[in-house]
Amino acid sequence: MVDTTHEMQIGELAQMCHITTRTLRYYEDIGLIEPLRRLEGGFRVYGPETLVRIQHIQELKDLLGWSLEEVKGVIQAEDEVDNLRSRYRLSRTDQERLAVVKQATGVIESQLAMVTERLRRLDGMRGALQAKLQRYGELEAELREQVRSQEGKL
Amino acid sequence: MVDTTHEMQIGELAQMCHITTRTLRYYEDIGLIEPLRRLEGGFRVYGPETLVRIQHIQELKDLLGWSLEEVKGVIQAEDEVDNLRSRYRLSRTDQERLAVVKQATGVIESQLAMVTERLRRLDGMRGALQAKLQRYGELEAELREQVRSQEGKL
DNA sequence: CGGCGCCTTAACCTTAACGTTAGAGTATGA
DNA sequence: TCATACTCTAACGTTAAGGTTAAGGCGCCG
Repeated sequence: MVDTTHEMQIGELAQMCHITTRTLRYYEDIGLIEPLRRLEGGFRVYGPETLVRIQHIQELKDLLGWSLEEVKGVIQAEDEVDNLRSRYRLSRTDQERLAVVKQATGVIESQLAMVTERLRRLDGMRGALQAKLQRYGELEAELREQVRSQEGKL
Repeated sequence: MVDTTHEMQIGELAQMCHITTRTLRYYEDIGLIEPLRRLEGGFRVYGPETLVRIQHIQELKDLLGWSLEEVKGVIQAEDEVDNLRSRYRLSRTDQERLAVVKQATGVIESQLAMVTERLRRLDGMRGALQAKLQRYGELEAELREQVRSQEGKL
């Protein structure tokens, strides 16, 4: 069982995500995350699931090169599906729930397509780099030979 | 044999790269590319190798998420090696050439490491997406069942 | 030689994603 | 209760990567 009781304030969360508190507040501003609740003094309190969420956000941002606005789109679709399982369950008909799942499936499918495409291109890049590395290796050997034969003349 | 004689002006090159002329001039400003030469009137003239170069730049930018400044670094290292083979050959000793190749090899190796790492993470992402897709599929089947049984009651 | 489309430089504008600073409040150990 | 470290909001600053506009040359067709 995961420790779901570890609550933290913004500074600790920032440390764990390797980002700044400013960034966390910014993400909140644009609707990407939200604290679990606030202390009386106004301090934000987060649960561990926010950490996971941030990591997810960073993956979409860094690995797929998406803007935070784009990230927001897919995250919201995923959120809606999660909500189907929990407290918002009762407020929808099965028809509506079905529509939500279909919609989210579409989002995930297109996401998967992009990931696959990227994998393909990155793999091509890897091939090119390896080939280049081989050529450089040969060139290096050649030059080494030149240097050696010149040293022989001294 | 590749057609190495097809020269073009900035507009045509922009079209082929699917970018704007502004971007091409900007890339020139920051030292990423350079026209083959200029017409008397000042018009830039490019060869087909610039097209390849631009595509390379875009790959580093899009696939690896690098800034143009970072891109410039690796491109310059690669350029230096290319120069070893051509007209700047005579201006260096073999020792110096060897150093250039080693340096470039390092650049390419670290590039390869990054690509590999990215491939690994992207593949993890693909796995997660596929798993999610499966869960959504099951959820959808479940909901479909619900809807069907409710329709039966009408 | 006139017009049309493409090219030139230069200067200012835009947007995302934060960084930085200021001024004030909060939580907590000594 | 006080010092210290953390947090709050609000506002202005920054940077990369171009977009946009202006004011003017170039090349070539008819």
